[in-house]
Amino acid sequence: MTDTDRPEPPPHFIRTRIRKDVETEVVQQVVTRFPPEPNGYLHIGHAKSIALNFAMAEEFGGRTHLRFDDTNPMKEEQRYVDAIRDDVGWLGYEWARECYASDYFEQLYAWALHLIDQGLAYVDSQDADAIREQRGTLTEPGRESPYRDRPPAESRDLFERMRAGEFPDGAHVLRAKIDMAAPNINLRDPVLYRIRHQHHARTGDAWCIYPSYDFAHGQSDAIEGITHSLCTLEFEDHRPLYDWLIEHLPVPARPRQIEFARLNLDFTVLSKRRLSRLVDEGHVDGWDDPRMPTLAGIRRRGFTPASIRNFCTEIGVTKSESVIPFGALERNLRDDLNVRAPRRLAVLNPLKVILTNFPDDETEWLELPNHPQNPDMGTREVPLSRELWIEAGDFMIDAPKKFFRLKPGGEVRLRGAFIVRCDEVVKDDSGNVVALHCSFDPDTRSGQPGADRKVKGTIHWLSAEHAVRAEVRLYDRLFSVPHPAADKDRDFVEHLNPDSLQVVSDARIEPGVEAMAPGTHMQFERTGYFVVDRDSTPDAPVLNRAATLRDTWSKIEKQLR
RNA sequence: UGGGGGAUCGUCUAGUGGUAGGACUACGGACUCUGACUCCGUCAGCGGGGGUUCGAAUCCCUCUCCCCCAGCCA
Repeated sequence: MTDTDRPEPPPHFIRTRIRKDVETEVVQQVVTRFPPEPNGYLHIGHAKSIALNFAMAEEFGGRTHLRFDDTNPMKEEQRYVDAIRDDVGWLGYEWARECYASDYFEQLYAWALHLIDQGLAYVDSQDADAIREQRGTLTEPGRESPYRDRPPAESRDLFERMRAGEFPDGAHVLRAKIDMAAPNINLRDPVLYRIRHQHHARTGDAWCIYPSYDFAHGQSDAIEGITHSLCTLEFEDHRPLYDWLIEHLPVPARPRQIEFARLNLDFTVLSKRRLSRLVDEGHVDGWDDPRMPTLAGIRRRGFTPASIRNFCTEIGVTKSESVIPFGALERNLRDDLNVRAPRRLAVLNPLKVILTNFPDDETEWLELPNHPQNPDMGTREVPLSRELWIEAGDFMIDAPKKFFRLKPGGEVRLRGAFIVRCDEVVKDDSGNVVALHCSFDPDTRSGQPGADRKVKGTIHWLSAEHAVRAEVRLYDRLFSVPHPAADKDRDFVEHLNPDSLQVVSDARIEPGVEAMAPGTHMQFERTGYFVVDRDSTPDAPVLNRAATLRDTWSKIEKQLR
């Protein structure tokens, strides 16, 4: 945890509930779990759940398990297990135990037998279509299966033979015997086990029957001694089934499921299905494309673990569905990086400036602070020479009154250096500005007595001779509408923002930046927060823009129009 | 029209019978060698209608709107 973590989290209903359970000694030690299915990459929505589970255990002196809900070998892969482990660790959390639902297959099987023997479960030998057809609808009750009253001994025999591999996929299924007329569809004899002759990443070919989510999840919680099983709202309907199984099985503990609203972010999508499509159809560059809301993506984009943890605390935990502005995530990044990112100079769209009164062959080394508010972060030497690059946008020929940057005849301070005056504008044949002739005032060197002369504007710059060419990738929101998935008339990919990635191939960066390791964060002054991409090499540096700085000028500029 | 949830400033979120509070955004200002940061200030809300009560966001009735559920996915 870092010093930018906020100390006092606001109260929410889950914290209140757990506190009560602790105070009334319903539980002695709080145990939570984060239970991903290893069938895809984690996204920012998972971060909310991760943060909640770990925070609750930590606050009450308990522990958290990382449990892979690997009950469906058709979808799950080891590489996702590895990626999930990386992501949770990257966020800064340490799980007390790493668990797998598949570790409990033998116990789960024994409990299934127990239900059968009690007359609480039966083997149904119909196919999926028949079962679906009998389930009823939202308004009509279901009909009982013809196999519902099969004697327990017969079900047991069949179930044992299912395990032994005597039947093909789909031939039989184990169902709980609850109530086909229940208004809650989850209680209409839900499927507990299905046959899948499928290799499992962990159990190999040991099993050809696999428990369903409903049968595996609560019992896994009980086995691990999970006290509070926190999940999202769509499982609220499953709680009666969760409780039914716990009550009818000789489980060693009594976990309780509590549901909260999942995270929604605007201008993106957060469902595995849609994220997969973006990857599979090539709309993005992979699961860790910096535009993706996956943890791998936003990490590559340059987001920090602390900023995400703070974000998760800030948004709170409730049962009401909400949509959080993407900007809230960015603000948390800025808050974090503002404090700890060293400052550097970079020019994205270079315009040549010639300091006419600066010696032709000289280099002056200026000492610039790495952080304006934090001297502990030290200083660095930055070269200045006769020819410079400045940001093209920092010069205007016909500048409005409120434009504080360079204009013909005007003065501006070069950050950390001198005040310069624009004496002459050099244009090409078509009238484009190609260079500026400026003169500098040697008395105004930063840190010297004459430096307190005030000018309105300060701009960043780079020595043309020393600046390093770099590729800079500017990222913007992935979609151009706030709720791309909400449009019922159009496919969400039609709302993709065509300008979500802008590659600047000939940007210039301050010498030294090219040598920084991938993953290093910095602020390019007046431009934004950047991170060295994993594609970067000292010979071909690549920087990703994680977030811009707040830009008051652009607002003023808009108002002027 | 079966069941399960949810509705408080633009956004997120406190408040469970006693002056609706905070954060973010927006806006205004101060500061500034980053139009950043920081600081100060301002605007802004209980889905509708009834009822109970001295007093209702909170309790009761009713209406409306939104989300989830008919996988051998999780």
